[in-house]
Amino acid sequence: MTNDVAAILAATSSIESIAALSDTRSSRRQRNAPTINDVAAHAGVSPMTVSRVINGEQVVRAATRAKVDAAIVALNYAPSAAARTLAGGDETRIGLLYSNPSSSYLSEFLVGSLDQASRSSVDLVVEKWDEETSIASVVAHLLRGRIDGVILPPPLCDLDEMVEALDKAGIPAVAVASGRAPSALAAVSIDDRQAAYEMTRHLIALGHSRIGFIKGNPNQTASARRFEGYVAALTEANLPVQDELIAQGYFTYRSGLDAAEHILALLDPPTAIFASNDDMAAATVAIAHRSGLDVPGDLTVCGFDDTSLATTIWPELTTIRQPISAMARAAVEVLVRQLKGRRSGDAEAAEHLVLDHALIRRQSDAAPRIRPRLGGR
Amino acid sequence: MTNDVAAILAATSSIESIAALSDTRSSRRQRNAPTINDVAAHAGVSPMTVSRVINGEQVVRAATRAKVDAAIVALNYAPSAAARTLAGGDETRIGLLYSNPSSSYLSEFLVGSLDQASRSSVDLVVEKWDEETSIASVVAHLLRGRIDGVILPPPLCDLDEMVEALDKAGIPAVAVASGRAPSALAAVSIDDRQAAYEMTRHLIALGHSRIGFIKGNPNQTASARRFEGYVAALTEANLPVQDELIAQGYFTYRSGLDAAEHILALLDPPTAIFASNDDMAAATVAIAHRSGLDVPGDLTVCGFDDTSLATTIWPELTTIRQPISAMARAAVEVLVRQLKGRRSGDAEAAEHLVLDHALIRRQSDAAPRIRPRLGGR
DNA sequence: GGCCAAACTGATAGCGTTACCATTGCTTCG
DNA sequence: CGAAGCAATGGTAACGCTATCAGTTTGGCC
Repeated sequence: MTNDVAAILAATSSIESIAALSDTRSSRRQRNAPTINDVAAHAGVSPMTVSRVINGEQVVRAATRAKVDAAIVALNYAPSAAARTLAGGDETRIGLLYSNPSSSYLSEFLVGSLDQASRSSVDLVVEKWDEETSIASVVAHLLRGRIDGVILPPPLCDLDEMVEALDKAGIPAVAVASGRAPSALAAVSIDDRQAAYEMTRHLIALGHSRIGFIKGNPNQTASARRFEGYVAALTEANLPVQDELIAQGYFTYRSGLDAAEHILALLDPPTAIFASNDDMAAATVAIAHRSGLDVPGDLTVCGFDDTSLATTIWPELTTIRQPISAMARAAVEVLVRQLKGRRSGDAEAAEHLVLDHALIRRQSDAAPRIRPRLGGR
Repeated sequence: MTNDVAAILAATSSIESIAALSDTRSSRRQRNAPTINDVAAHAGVSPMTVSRVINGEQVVRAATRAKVDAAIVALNYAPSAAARTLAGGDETRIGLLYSNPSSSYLSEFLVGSLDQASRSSVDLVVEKWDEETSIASVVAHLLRGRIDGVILPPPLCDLDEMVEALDKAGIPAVAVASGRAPSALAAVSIDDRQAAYEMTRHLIALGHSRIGFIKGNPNQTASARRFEGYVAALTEANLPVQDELIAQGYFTYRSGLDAAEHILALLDPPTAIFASNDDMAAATVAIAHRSGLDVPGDLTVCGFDDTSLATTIWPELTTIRQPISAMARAAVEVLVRQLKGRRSGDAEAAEHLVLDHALIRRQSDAAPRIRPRLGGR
């Protein structure tokens, strides 16, 4: 009996008749995009086999696979994402909670995470958090939106209340580019301390001995790491860490303006200034120009992050490149992995990924013009 | 008979027993999030009624709605997006094709369109197009990805080959911020000509009569519209349009540097410069500072777009605000509307939305210091 | 009180896909 | 030479929701 049916199927497989018969389209069907059934009929196999081919399972015979592939091309078939997630049983939505980072950071981060999200076939919901909104209400909103986990780019990853609130609500999170010590929270970051150390060493190698530093916003833990790297390199080279050469900034251009003005007003100003991010480095360049100083002739200026601003201004900034897009991708992957593990019961320890940074030399650094190395104060 | 069943349901509605009975969870069910059936059982109504409540249909009696709402809250229920689109029958995916616009533009555009996409419950696929990729392959990729329509932010909206290729492939598109004349292509834009006209008038009203202009990249049609507005205001005020005061820029900071240098090197330089975008305006400010000119004391500088750069630099730029986020939202809406119309057979004319711009006064403009108005060359 | 329309609510049948077994046709081994 | 094993494929039943149409109330009116 079943045999007969199979025979009939086989006999009609190469003809269009089956497809014609199955054309009794339901009235519900609005777009008449081909379905997996259409492909199956066209290829003379079962829908299940088509599904296997689509998903790259290795059990399908090469000849069968070829038939199915041909049918897919012929019908211009593309699987329905909605049906897939529904049948697959694991509908995952992750949130991306941001709060006014620089727009260049955000756009690169968004592109990276969106891309990875579609690859991992999870929904990414992008949400902005304003200072005005209470943390509780944001968390409630996430819960209501069926969000399974969130990605926390800076500066939110350093906001303890947020991290705690999410933890309390049972929503797993991944901190991105946080400078805090590894904790229960999963994290993706670069080695800020090491990067700042390398940049400072680079400046020292260039011949600079009086190197100014503009600190980042203390509300981001990475700021402290960057400062540590600066101090470490100086100390290692037996150079003094001088308070007068260090100014507090807040990652904004404006704060960089003030900091740079302060440092350059010194009687014996430094020959190089290392700013904790590109915005403040750009501000330093602006102040230098206004003071009639040539960059890098009279003053070397270096930044951190390699945002688009670094290559927008002139001279282009020597800076530390953070792989923002890769970090975003990694954050999605880590979170998805964590959610999967959690669902299957085995709670692994939170992952801590550290990605590579790079020192990008452009036109804003040079050897100091005078006083090659005096060292003392 | 049916009556009895209804009675039984009513009797048990307030008890948990039904929920308990229905707890025979399928083995497939991985996450045990509540479903619409759980809510229905809890509220003592049919799933269909719950569906109606969720979708805000007005036919449900207030009392019933209240019961359902209570159940939703009690169970912390959230509908499954996948099931919804699958059952609803209209799975829509739209693409957002971008190609290196400024990052601040992109991030605002992304956030706006993502937000609207989730509101309209369509999938948004963000795709980057490099110069290296052939247009044909991008279109093929979109087709393969089951993309129903695309959004074209600048500068892609002005790339004729792209528009034609999409049209040939039958993929509807929406051009954003294009300056081209209304065509078959749907579009969302601002009135670039009018905005530039207003800014120029503003400068004239301030007392400026020699006003420089830095043109935008000719590959974007909006550039021409902005220049037209500048010319129109000048002409209207009986001021000459002087070629020496007009420089060609390409929307980049670098090109602005060259253009500004060129204009300010004039024997009789203008008292104000209107740049076609903020990047070039920022460059003009930088050149002015390097030349020892105070902005706005010695030179008024105005931009266009109101990107984050406008408020980053000092002095903050007087500029034209383009509602980027609103335009992105509108683009999604227009596209969705068009797709829906197309699906239901009635092809309406392509929509052309023109959103409002605004002149934002900040600190980079002032009345000219000397030669209040001489007019002549 | 009874009848009719209008307002509500429910039963049923999918939407397109995949998980889970059952089945088939072969090969291989005792 | 038949049983057992294996690889490839198919059947069936969900996944969670909504469209459609068929009830069932409800309220107004005579």
